[in-house]
Amino acid sequence: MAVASVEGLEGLTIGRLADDLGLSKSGLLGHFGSKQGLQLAVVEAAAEVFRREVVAPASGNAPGLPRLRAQCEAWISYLERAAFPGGCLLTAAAVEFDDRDGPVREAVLAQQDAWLAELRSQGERAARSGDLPAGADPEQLAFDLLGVMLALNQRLRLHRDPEAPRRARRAVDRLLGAREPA
Amino acid sequence: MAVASVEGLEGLTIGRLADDLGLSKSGLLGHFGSKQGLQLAVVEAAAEVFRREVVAPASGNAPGLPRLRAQCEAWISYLERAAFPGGCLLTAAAVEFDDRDGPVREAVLAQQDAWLAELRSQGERAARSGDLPAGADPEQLAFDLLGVMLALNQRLRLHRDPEAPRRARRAVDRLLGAREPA
DNA sequence: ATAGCGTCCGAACGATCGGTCGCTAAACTC
DNA sequence: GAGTTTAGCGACCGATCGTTCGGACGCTAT
Repeated sequence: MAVASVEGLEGLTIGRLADDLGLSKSGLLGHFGSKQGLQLAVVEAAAEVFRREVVAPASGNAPGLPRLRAQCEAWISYLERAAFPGGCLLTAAAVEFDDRDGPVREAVLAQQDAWLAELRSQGERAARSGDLPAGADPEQLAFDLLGVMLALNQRLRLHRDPEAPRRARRAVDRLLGAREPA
Repeated sequence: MAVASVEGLEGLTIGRLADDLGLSKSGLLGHFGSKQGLQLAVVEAAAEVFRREVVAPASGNAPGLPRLRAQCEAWISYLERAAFPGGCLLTAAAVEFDDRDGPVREAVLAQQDAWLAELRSQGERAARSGDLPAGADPEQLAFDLLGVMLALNQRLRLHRDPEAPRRARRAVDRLLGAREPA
């Protein structure tokens, strides 16, 4: 995951990875069968990390707006802390494979779809409870939140802008309604 | 540019490109010197396309909000029309090189910075004219607009969601203030 | 006529790519 | 304790990687 987050899933090489692990190429390939098998395993492992770092920590909050808010904060924090040396692996993989067919693309897409569906679901719940600004559309909300996180990721990784998390939090607050004053 | 937009700047290979062009590898390398030279040329050419397709068409509008609105519409349309078979090359390159040092990263970064500065500048002008919703921060606005376009790009390329442009336009309208009723 | 330049070629370089093969040695099963 | 599975090894495969080299061709300017 560390190598793939920097070099990309295609730049992750059997020979290099085997060296890093102190294995022979054939020894490494014994575990994954092929490069594609390795890529799929990496995507699955990265999704597991995402669930552990973002989904799980927020799952303690009440469904609807509170959980949605916690999920966004965990998401921002996850990007800010940079779980992998090259930033969010799934984001990079999504861009790298978005034009290529095959199981890797499917896997990345499935992960993204599941997460966006979860956001939408919490949004719907919040809307039904009247916790969202009037006229809020959960599907649009998921789109907007995705944009915030992609912008945050780019400003962090490419621009190395330390202000980015603040901007992301502001954007989320605007989308979900300003935080209640403490 | 076509190959690089799908396979990435690293996946763009001397041998393959030479074949596509009906050239020998050495004949091709004569023009660019090295693979890095080729990558830089591709980034520069993609930036030129972006200026022609997005910056130029909007430059006829009055500075401030009208031009900003036109720039956003041109941006959305550019992503929607998919100038390259693999979507926006600069977006892909930004993710691919965001963790790598070197001239290619610098070139991509410079292009992004210039464009975001232009957005911020038009935003400032619009704010001074009072054309923006109260309390609007041009820097924040540039961040938010970047997010909208990155989300649009991802929903188009990865999810292949035909609704994405509509969502992007809605998001832009919200950020810039709803369009005046016709 | 000549010199120079830009374009392109084929051949070759060492390195690395993903992947296969047959083997060994340890671990587990019955 | 025999048999089977598992993990890993080294050697090797054809293909491709980026790059270098010497040279050929056509054009232009001197």
